Amino acid sequence: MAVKSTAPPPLTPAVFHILLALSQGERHGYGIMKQVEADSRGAVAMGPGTLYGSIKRMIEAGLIQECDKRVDPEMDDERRIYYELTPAGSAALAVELQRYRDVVAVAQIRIVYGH
Amino acid sequence: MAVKSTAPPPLTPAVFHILLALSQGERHGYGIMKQVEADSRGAVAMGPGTLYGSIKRMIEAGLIQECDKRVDPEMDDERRIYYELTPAGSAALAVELQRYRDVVAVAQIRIVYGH
DNA sequence: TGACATATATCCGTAACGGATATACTGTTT
DNA sequence: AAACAGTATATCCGTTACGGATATATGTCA
Repeated sequence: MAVKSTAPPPLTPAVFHILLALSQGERHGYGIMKQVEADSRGAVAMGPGTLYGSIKRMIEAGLIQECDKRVDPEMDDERRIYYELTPAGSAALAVELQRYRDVVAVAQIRIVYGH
Repeated sequence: MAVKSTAPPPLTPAVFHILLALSQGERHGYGIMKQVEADSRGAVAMGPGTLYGSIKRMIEAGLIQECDKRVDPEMDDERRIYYELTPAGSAALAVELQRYRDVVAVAQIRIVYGH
C-alpha cells in the first residue's frame, strides 16, 4: 500500500516489527525473531524467509546496518551477525509508530462514540 | 507474516484498513478508498488494484459481503456496489486492533523508560 | 546420543500490492 | 456547449513481499 508524504520506502509489517525489535538495542537475526515474538506477545511469528529477506532489503534501504559490537567476546557465537538501527531507520520507525497511534485513536473514538 | 492463534486469515494492512473503514458503516468501493484516506489522515493511499483485489479476497474469506441497502434511491448511482462487515469481519478487526494497541503500548514503554 | 534450541541462510511457489489502463457518468468551470 | 476534474467500477499484469521447506552446524540438556 502506498503511503503518502512520509518515509520513502513504505514500511511492510515485517519491516516495522524488525525496526521495533531493534529499537530495543542491537540484535542478531535469531534475536530479532525472538524479540518480534516478545513484542507482539507471541502473536507475530516471523519465519526465516521473511526475516533474512527483510534484513537484506532493509540494509539496502539504509534502515539498518551491521555493527561490529560484540557484547561479550567469551560468550559470543562467531556466526552471529549483529544489526542496529540507522538514524533513517529510527526516523522511519517513529513515523510508522505515529501512524499506528493515529489508527488506534480513530478506532477507539469509533467504538466509544459509536460511528 | 504468520500470525499465531488468532483469526484464520492473517490480515494484511490493506485488509485491516478496509475493515476499519467499513466499521464506520456500509460503503461502496470508492467510499472505502476515501474512508481509508480519512482514517489515516491522508497517509494511506489505496489504489484501485489493491482495493478491488482485496475486496474480492475478503468476500471469499467471509470478512465482508455485498449489501442491498440503498440509503437514498433518488440520489443513488446505479453502478454502486455497497459492502458491509460480516460478524467474522468485525471479529477479525477487533483482534487486529488489539494487536495494534499492544504494539503501540510496547513501543510507548520503550520510549518512556528507555529500553 | 538423541533431541531440541540456537543460528544463519537460500530457494522458490504463492499471495499481495499497486500503477496503468479502460469505461462512463456527474458536476463545475469557462 | 465544451472542457475538465472528480466520482465510480473494474481488470490486467509486472514487481515485490511473504513464508514454508530446506540445508547446515553448533550448543545444551537429559
